[in-house]
Amino acid sequence: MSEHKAERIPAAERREQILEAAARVFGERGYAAATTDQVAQAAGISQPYVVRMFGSKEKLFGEVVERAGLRLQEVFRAAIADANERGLGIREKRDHLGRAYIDLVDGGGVLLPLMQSFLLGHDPVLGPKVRSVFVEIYQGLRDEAGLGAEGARDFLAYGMLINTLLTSDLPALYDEDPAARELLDMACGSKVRVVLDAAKARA
Amino acid sequence: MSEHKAERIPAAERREQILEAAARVFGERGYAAATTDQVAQAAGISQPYVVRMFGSKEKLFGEVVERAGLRLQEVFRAAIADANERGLGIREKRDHLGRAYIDLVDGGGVLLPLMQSFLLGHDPVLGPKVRSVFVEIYQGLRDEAGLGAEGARDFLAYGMLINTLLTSDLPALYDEDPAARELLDMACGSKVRVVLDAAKARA
DNA sequence: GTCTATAAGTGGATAGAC
DNA sequence: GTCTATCCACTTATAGAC
Repeated sequence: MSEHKAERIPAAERREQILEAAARVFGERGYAAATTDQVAQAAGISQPYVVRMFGSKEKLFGEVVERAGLRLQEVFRAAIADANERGLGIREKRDHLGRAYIDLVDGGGVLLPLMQSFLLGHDPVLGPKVRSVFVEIYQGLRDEAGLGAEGARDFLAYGMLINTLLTSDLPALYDEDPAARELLDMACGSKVRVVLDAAKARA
Repeated sequence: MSEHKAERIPAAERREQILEAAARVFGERGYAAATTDQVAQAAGISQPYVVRMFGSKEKLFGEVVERAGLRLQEVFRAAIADANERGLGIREKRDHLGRAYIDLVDGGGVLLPLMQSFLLGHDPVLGPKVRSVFVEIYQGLRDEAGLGAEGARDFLAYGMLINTLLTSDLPALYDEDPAARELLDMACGSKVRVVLDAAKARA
């Protein structure tokens, strides 16, 4: 299974690979259930190397969350700029942001680890970071995106619904359960395909 | 710390105590991070007894989720009946359901374990149960509550937002962070107090 | 009905070689 | 820069006494 003797590459580059692998593994299994060995295998290196590179599993997850938060903001900013260029109204802009959001399910490296992190409020170390990321996202939507307080809240609500549909793997029922299909169709709009494909890719 | 020699009570009653303790422990730490020993201590008995009573940690969690799903439906039905008696319109009925929903944070035995379960879609054993509970809740809102497909979707979205606010423990920032406060106020409406008190009780 | 003792397994982290 | 070997703590589950 495991590839012995991974090729020798710069630490910075290896770091990126591990972060990417970790984002997927943590996103799928959650912080507690994921093991550093699963991350290592996904990255094609040994378990101790993962720990050595980041100091601890906890620190690795912290970085994953940090990155995911930044990436999300980045994508939002790009979508906002695009919407502004096209002179979209507030309504269209919001939908535009929504589609950009759903596109992020692809790869599973942003939305899923973020959602997993939102369940760690109780953690003494990760909790504070999680809350700060959450609040920053809210402020970004409210101020930078110009959705306003209620608009940001609404956007967040639909985002959380989508996240939950993903983490419960409801797409697995799409073909068998009409209610699941209906809910997915309504929650994802024209982007259902993206979600279904992402789920299929993971399975 | 641990109370040795718990008093001898009927199995059925003990079962309830364990389920209640488990709902809180699982709700706070999540399935993977929670230990059967933490459940045992919360219930005031020994760890092996917890396992013996339910066969395994996995089965215990399954029952917790099952119960939480049923309890939620029960509360919805009561709220629907009440709304119908009072002849409330669709808008008011939905808000009435929303308030009944938030009241469930009290005790932490329903919303939190349910939310935690929604992150386990990937689990081969618990995943299917989680999806079935999710879909049943959706159908209950759509048909029994009469919210219709889109109404149920919207209700679910705000529910998931509230769940996420709770699991990330955003209430901890209520007094220090204006943005967190604003978001909580908007998401919970007149029921913020309930949420803040529940968070304080847990801490 | 409930406990103590403990087996068996898992996983994060450290040491040190190459 | 990366691995192998390994330690140690923790956790679930079982056995059997009371």
